[in-house]
Amino acid sequence: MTRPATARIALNRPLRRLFDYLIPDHLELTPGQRVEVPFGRQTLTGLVVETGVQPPAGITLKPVRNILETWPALPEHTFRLLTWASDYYQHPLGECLFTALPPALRKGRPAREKPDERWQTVTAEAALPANAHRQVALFNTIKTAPGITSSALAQSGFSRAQIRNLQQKELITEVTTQQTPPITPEAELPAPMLSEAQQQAAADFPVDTQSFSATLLYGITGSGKTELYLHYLKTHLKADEQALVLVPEINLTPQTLARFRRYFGNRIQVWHSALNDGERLSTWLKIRNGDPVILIGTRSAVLLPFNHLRTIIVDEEHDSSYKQGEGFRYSGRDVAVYRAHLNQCPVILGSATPSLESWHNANQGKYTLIRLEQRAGGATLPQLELLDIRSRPLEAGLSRPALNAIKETLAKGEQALVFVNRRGFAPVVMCFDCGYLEECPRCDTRLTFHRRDRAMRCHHCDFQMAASHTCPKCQSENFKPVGQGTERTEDTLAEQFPEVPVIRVDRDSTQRKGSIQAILKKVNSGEPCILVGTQMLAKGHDFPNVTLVIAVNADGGLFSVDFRAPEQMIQTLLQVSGRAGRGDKPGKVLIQTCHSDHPLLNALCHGNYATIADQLLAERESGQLPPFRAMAILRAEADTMQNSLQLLDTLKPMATSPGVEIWGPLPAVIARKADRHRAQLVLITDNRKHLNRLLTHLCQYLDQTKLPGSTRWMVDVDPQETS
DNA sequence: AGCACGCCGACT
DNA sequence: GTCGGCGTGCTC
Repeated sequence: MTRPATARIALNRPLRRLFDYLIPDHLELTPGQRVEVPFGRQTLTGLVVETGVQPPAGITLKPVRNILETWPALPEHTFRLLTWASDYYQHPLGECLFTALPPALRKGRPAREKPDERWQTVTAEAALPANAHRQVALFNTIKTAPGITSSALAQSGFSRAQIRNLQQKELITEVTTQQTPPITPEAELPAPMLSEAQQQAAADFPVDTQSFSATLLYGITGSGKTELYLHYLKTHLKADEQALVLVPEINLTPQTLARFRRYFGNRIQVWHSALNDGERLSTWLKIRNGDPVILIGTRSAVLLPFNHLRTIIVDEEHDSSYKQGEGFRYSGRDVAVYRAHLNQCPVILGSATPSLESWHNANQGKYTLIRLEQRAGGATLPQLELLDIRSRPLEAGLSRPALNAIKETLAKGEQALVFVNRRGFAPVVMCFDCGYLEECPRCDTRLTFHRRDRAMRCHHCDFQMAASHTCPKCQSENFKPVGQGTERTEDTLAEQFPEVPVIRVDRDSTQRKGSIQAILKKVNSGEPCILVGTQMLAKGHDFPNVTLVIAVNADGGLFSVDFRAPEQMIQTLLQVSGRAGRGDKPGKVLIQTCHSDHPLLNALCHGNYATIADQLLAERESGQLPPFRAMAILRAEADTMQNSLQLLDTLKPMATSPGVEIWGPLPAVIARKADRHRAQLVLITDNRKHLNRLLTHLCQYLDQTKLPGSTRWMVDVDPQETS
């Protein structure tokens, strides 16, 4: 057999095509391997897709410049996974493949860790100028911790220049011995003790880690799902095997991590957005190398090049952050299931409020359902009550009974949590004389008033401006904020309850690194306090002394145009309710609403999630909506709405085919965002294969069509946001 | 996505 | 006369 002379290469560019190159005699190429190729006038990192291809006629091929490794950066399984995802989500293969590489390797840097220098002092005392405070501090730090790494020093606020300086003065030298400690399969703790209910659940988990199985763990809030994960990994994962635990970004807290580390020591590695390039490369290499890592990571961790992956766990599987909202719009949860299938290993999806997709799969028998409907440690589920606020006087959105309940809770020395679905002070500012509403100049949205810095902000683009005291249109001073935001609720509560701290938790108050940790620490001290916050508070935190939860306004999801809104509303309300009564004290949840007779809210108070999920699924079925049929959205945006609609209008006849229902084209609910006019075409069908072929065809057409000006289009398969 | 080429406006 | 604005087209 002759060696292949050509190779098809994927590049990290938004191009739905691959490029062919000649393979020089001295190089050997294999799929998944990193190479350097000439591309126009530049040199790019590429990934080999195939060798021995027949190049298109009439093109003179350039030779591959070099190989970056002899081994494939993406092993076969990972490569196949990404190829599948590229096709399924209709995203260019090159960009999909490159998301599985750490930034350093995308840029063509060597797949080697830059060794972290370790330092020690040479002399006992340093003769440094009296004013060189930082240098003296650095010297003393190294002296007390010989072998400390440059990155550790950088974290303590010392610069590279300062280290270099001491080295040049020959006061410190590099330690040449030992590298980073190797991963040892030794664990600190044996499998955790389980309650009787947990033991029963554990008994139903898949025993065979060498074949595919999908399990949905429906475990109510506080039932101890994490313990079950730990127990499962402890009893089933072998010392040389890899596992992946996917979590929503917000759940990857030092507490969670510490808990896993107690059981698995340094087998635990993390993967999330806050890692720097060096940390990413280091973890990536361990995984690629087949080290027996248990990786706790967010969405993109599911794409990493595992070699011995034997278990995947997706915690809070209903969480919408698993779906990437831009670019390569994959669902981390769904890719995880496919990966388990490819890999022939178990996948466990866990949630107190499973997605209707997973619930449906369980009903269909595709997933094994495990129910865990008892709280751990004898805690009981909180009692939910609707509080009709029609024609009740409100103080910043809070009714008298709600305020009384807070008062009682604080009097008992316990904590209250107030859930407001909007950050900022007030969602709109309105003139009570002429009716003028302050709007974003670049979006079809209202500006939100942030009182802290007296700023008007758009929550859909980066626009902000100074707030005005008077109406810009009629100069009236009757220009006032309307509605509830976290800031306003915080202010009102601080006035009403001056004796306890009021702690606000939202994107604005947690921007600073570590601030959420400080907040959690304060709350976990157990002192009476009031927590005010958005969705952020609903996710996975354990507040043992919170016994009262108030949802300021539950009605947002009841009458939305988005068919997923009721599901999301119920999930959020249940998740936030779950924060109450986690310790030995029972919890209570008050849900303020203007629709106390609404069947969904009543089901929420009187039933459990399982019955609500069944009801919601019945509605989806009668509407023939996902998960009963597959959905994809073609979105267009342009500098005019006409251009957007026109593009979709030309696509509609091409998409029209038997068994495909089409909605639109219609302007998006927020038709203009950052001065771009957006519209969409929704495709729904019960034939996923057909839909996929249709989309491939449409993308192909769009690719070779010249569009006016700045018109852009994108495809969203299994969209999460449909309005 | 880059990057170059190209054709029109305000500067030394 | 030239620097530079960003529209358009191409990359094996």
